[in-house]
Amino acid sequence: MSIGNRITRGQAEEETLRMKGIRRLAQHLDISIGTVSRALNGRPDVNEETRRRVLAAAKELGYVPNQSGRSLRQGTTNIIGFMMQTGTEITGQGDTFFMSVFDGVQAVFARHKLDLVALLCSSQEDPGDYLRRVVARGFADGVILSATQRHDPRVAFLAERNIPFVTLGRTLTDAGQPWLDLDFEGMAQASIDRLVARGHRRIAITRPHDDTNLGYVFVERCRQALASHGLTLDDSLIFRSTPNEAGGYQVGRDLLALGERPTAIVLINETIAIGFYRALSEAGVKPGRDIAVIGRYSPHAQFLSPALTCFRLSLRDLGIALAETLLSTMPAFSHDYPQAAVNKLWPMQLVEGASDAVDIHHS
Amino acid sequence: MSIGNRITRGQAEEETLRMKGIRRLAQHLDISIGTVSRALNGRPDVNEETRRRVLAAAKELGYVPNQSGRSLRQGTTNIIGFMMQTGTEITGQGDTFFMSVFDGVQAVFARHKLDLVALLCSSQEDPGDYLRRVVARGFADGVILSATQRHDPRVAFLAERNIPFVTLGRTLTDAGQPWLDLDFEGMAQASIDRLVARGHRRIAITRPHDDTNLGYVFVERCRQALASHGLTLDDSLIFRSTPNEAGGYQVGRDLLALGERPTAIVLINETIAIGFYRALSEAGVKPGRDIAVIGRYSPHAQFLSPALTCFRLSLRDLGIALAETLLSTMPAFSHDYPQAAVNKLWPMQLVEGASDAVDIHHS
DNA sequence: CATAGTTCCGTAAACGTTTACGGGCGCCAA
DNA sequence: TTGGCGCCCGTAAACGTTTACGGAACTATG
Repeated sequence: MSIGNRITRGQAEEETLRMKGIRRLAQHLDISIGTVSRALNGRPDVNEETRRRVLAAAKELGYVPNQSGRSLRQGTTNIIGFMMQTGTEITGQGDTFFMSVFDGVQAVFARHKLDLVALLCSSQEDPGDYLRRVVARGFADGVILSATQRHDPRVAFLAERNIPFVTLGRTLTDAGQPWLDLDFEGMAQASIDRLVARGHRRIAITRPHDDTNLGYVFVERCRQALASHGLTLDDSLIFRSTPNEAGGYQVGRDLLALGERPTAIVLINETIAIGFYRALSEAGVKPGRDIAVIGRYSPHAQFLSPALTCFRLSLRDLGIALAETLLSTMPAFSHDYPQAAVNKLWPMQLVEGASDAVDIHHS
Repeated sequence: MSIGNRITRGQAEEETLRMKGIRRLAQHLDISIGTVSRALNGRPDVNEETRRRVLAAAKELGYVPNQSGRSLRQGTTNIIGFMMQTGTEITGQGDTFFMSVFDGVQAVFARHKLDLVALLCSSQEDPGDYLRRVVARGFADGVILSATQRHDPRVAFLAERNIPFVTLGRTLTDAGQPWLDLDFEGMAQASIDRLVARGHRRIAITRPHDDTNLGYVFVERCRQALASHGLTLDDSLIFRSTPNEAGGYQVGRDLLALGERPTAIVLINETIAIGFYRALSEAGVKPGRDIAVIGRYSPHAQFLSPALTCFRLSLRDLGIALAETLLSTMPAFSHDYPQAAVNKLWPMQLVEGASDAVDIHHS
């Protein structure tokens, strides 16, 4: 309200139109930009009446603070990136997988006024270049890395630059960062135990076509589990599969072409069951009757015929855990998540279908 | 190289460590920050030898320009947002859908050094709030809006603020922005023509459960197409369906419960076929024999039994077109895309399966 | 009345870039 | 020599915020 700040009414109004951003607002209200900023940011040292006026004017003029200015000053963007790769050959994971995870992540971030964006790195492009371009420039305050590979240079990249991050999936190149991972060990063990208990002795498994760590983990644990039952894993019964319908179809064809067929199979990828079913069906082979099939849950698992026996997990809860884990490593938020798990194998629950009903004992 | 700029070697080195960003680089090279900036940005008015040294030092010191500083100065972020909503109830579409579109969008943006991020708005949240928080703050230079609703406040929001954007899907509230849309009219017409030609007279269709425009368009065109053959669309044969497997299953159940069953159905959503098939299968009704089914392509369409006759489109090309359309409205890029289509119905191609093989004439 | 404390606000300096402007220097022609 | 021109480079002012600092006005206390 200082007189010195005021010009004539007409001049002030005209001047107001020239200005942008917080200055415009300040000019309009005839107070300083410092006060405007404090009012908007909820600082205590501002008169409540003033704050009310500022908020009203902000709404009236449609003012929103400029993100660049704010980040530049604060050194913080309030944005968290969830990095994933585009190109269908990679994300056959299927539909709703990431959407559901996002939902959980977002629920947590919203509480802290953080915004989530998905960073889309083309499969054509070097992820290192991408990270350098986008993340290293201070674009995001933290990163969630999905679809990690066994040898994943992104981990070292982020670790070197002290950018807070968490990975969904362990790697061989872990740099002490927190990670969560689906419990494929548990799935392997439970699947093998279940099938062996039903009399199966010749069991096939699938693994991803690429270098994802889960493939190694899964195969190895299956091997161990079989060994604990006095069985060995026949290498010819390990099928590599792209994570999509076509991959599953190919697995089915390859399996049928074997001289001595397995009596059971465990499918590691989500979306391959439908292609696998199709290959069997063309040959008149029926899951649950002629061969036992165990897979991973996806929204259509229960709509297959017969319904797929599969391992399911709460993707939304996984997203929540990812978010909390990341925040627990960020100084500004860590006090809210003192006990967040730093490393955790995410359990999956068996959903009984009819696809593994075949019982060798009675046949 | 000015002497005035140089301190002693020891002091300079020590000082260098205190600085950050471009100043650090300049100090290290003993040149001014202006020259460093020019060298990095490929300006012509810098000695080639100097540029070489700068680039080498930048790599050596791992310098990357700060995005906030740059955006603040330039008023540009080099980021384009693709807005979508999370929550599985919305995106039954699946992310293979969006992934493929992203791939195309990205291919175009990469040529212009633009980065694409997916803006994820929770279905819990008001999209207007979200846009205000993220986009209006100058976060992105442009926006692609997906999954538009019939009444979509986001359109007006972006239009008012003069933020360049393009929508995937028309709305009733279009503000003159460019849009692309799948040609559901064409699909409706072709489907009805095809089915009628095969003798079907009682044809069911599905529509989305929500307010998406395509539902209205599709239903209306189906009605017209039927009328042109002297048939009427029975309202009891219009099924609302959520865009997921469960929705398709429900449609199947509802259809089977009808007194007088239709002899054909056209499914508008991608993912509902599998649930629909399941419902029929449980009742011993077989697509392609007992009822003709036409749907939308999705990666598993050909792996259903029988393979789904469906309408397919190139999602990657759609992404490319979206990107080019958006860029054509942005002054900085428009000269590269003078002839990009501003409004376009994106055609779909029929993929023949066996699911609509039933021919009423012969039965 | 003097002093101390509280409440609120204005001032100005950052944050890390880009870029308009001007100037030093070397070269060439008149 | 003088002037003009071209090549490089340094200087400094922006861009829109936030926030440390200090001070004015007021209240309470002695």
